[in-house]
Order: sequence, then structure tokens, then C-alpha cells
Amino acid sequence: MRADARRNHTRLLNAAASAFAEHGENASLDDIAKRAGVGSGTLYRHFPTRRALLEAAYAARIEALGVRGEELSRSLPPGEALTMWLHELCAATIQVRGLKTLLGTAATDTPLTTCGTLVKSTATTLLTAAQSEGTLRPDLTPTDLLRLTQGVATAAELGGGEAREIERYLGWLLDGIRVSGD
Amino acid sequence: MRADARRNHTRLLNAAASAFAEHGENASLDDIAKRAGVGSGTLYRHFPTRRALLEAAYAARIEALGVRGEELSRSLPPGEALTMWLHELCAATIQVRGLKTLLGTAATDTPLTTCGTLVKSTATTLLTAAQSEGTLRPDLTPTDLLRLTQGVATAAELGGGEAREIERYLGWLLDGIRVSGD
DNA sequence: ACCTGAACACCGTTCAAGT
DNA sequence: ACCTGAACACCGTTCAAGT
Repeated sequence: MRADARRNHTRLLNAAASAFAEHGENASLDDIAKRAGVGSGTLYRHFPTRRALLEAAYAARIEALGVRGEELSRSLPPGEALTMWLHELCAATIQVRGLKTLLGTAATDTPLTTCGTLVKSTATTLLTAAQSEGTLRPDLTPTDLLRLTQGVATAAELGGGEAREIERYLGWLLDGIRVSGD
Repeated sequence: MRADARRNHTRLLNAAASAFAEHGENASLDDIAKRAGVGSGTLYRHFPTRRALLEAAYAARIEALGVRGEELSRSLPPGEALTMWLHELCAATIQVRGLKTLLGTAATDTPLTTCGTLVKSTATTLLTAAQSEGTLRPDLTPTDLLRLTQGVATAAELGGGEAREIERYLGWLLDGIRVSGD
């Protein structure tokens, strides 16, 4: 990769991150190119679609979520680890504008994006551990869990997105997906 | 209201309904004006914002949901009436593209739109009846309920939006918001 | 009183020309 | 090999001119 190409690549990522943060996931691509001091064609050369740019801009954030999941699964009992991770996933979905679209790609049976695959594998690890304890419904799949977490994030976001709301709604969801009648 | 104004009004509503159905809530306003055989300025005269047009185009659908809620509350026990109505609300949210944005305005403490007020009052009636039976958590507000229902709709939509998915996710939500420990 | 459509600003995307 | 930016198409919104 040529030196100027590499420089433009990182400039574009920085510009994209701040533009998405300011204007949401539909921030003007032209504006991003301008902020990066780069021709618009260059943006398309590096990131052929808006989604590709979104994914690249948030890759670090997504990886952090994966790492955090592993940490939690090592340091806490399965049920608590899952709860905490879901809380952090919700909080990130709400706080980081544009992450929702990206995480939607994780909530399918066969994720098509890198970040989707990572998030789903973390969810699978945490969920399986909690289920083998026997407190969570065995018919709940990782895909279900990620969809429902997106749902909780949507609900909490409508309420302002404060941690208190997330806990309230997430708590009820978890009550609903525990094994009952035991 | 002049005859041509009235005619343009209904033409715009029809054009908007089909355009929103085809292209979602971001359908081109210019295209809607063209379909209606009307100058673009006329669209803005009748409906100053996209939201105003959305609300007008779906007013009938929203009113039907209100009527349906009353029907159900008369013909079924409170718990079942609430469950069925929430199911239909979810199904409508998923099926009718653009309804989600509109229903988001109902999920606030003081809805600002006509349709928001209607949906919220229906939800209040059904929820209060179910709560007075004693099976649903008393600390659940109508606002909570509408937010969570939007959440379930989001989750079910990620899964294709079939009735089976809605029932599954809605069922778990309802399990989670029932009074426990009795 | 209401309608029309040209006009302006803005954005996404492509591609010939440059280095 | 990579970059630039003009060019094109499209959309939202306004407003002077028309009836």
C-alpha cells in the first residue's frame, strides 16, 4: 500500500468516526471526504459502500465488546456475566449512533459481516454457559438473544437511554427468558 | 376549502400511501407529488412536513387499532385482550412500513401527535384492566408497555416478522412483566 | 385562495484526466 | 497505483408568477 493511500485511509476513518458521532449513520459521505481533505472518489475507492465505512469506523468498538465478553465470562458466574454483557451491548447500541444498523447484521443465523460474526460468537459463548447452568430456557438461541437485546435497546432508547431504563427493561426480558415452573 | 384543493388533498394521500408502502417511510416526496399529478409546492402546502404526511396517510390504520382495542376489551378477559392487542400492534408495526416512526411518538409520557394520543389511551385502558386483575406488575406504565412493544416488534422484524416470531417474543416479554413470587 | 414549476442547495456516485 | 474534482442524476424546499 502506498504511503499516501495509507494516510488517506486513516484520515477517512477518523473523519467518519466524528461525522457519524455528530450526524448519525446517515452523515454525508461528501462531508466526510471533505473533512478528511480527500477527493470524494478516494472515499469510494477505500470504502465502496456506506456500510463498509461504518463497519471499519466501529471495528475497534466491536472488538472491545468481544474482549469484554471474554473477560466477563472468566471473572463472573455465567448468569451474571451474560447479564452484564447484554447491558453493555445495549448501552453501546444506544450511545454509539449507527451501531444499531451494524449489530443488526449479527442477529441473523449466519452473520455476513466480520463484526456480526464476532458479536454472535461472544453471545453464543455467554449464552451456552448460562443455559448449561439450567436457569435459562434451552430453546433460546443466540440469534433470539441478540434480536431481543436490540429490542430492549430500542425500548430503552425511546425512554432516553439512561442506564436505569436499560436495567429495568433488560431485567424484565431476563425474567421472561428464564426457565419457569421449577 | 376549494374543490381542487380537496381533490388534491385526497390524491396526495393516496399517492403517499402507495409510495410509503413501496419505498418505506423515506419515499421521495417529489415522486409522491408527481404520482398525485400535482406540483411539488402543493404537497408542501397541504403537508408541511414529511411526518404530517405520514400521519395523515396512516390515520385510518391507527384509528382501526384504537377501535380494535375497544372491541377486544369488551369481548375478552383483560389479560387476553391485552395480549391480542399487543400482537396486532406489533404485526401492524412490522407490516406497515413507516408506522414504527409514527408509533414512536406514542411511547412518550405526553404524546404530541393525534395518533400518539389515541394509541396511548387504548394501551392505558387495556393495561389498567389487566393490572387490576393482579397478574401484571403494577409498576409497569403504559409508556413502558408501548416502548417494550416497539422493542418486540424490532426483535421480530429482525427475524422476518412472521406471526410465529411475534408470538414467541411477545410471550417472553409478557412472562417477564407478570407479577412473580405469587 | 390555491396551484405550478423553475430555481437553488445539497448529496451520492462515476469516471476521465492527472501524478 | 492512487488521487482529484468535474459531471450527472436525484431529492428537498422555496417562492415568484400564474389562475
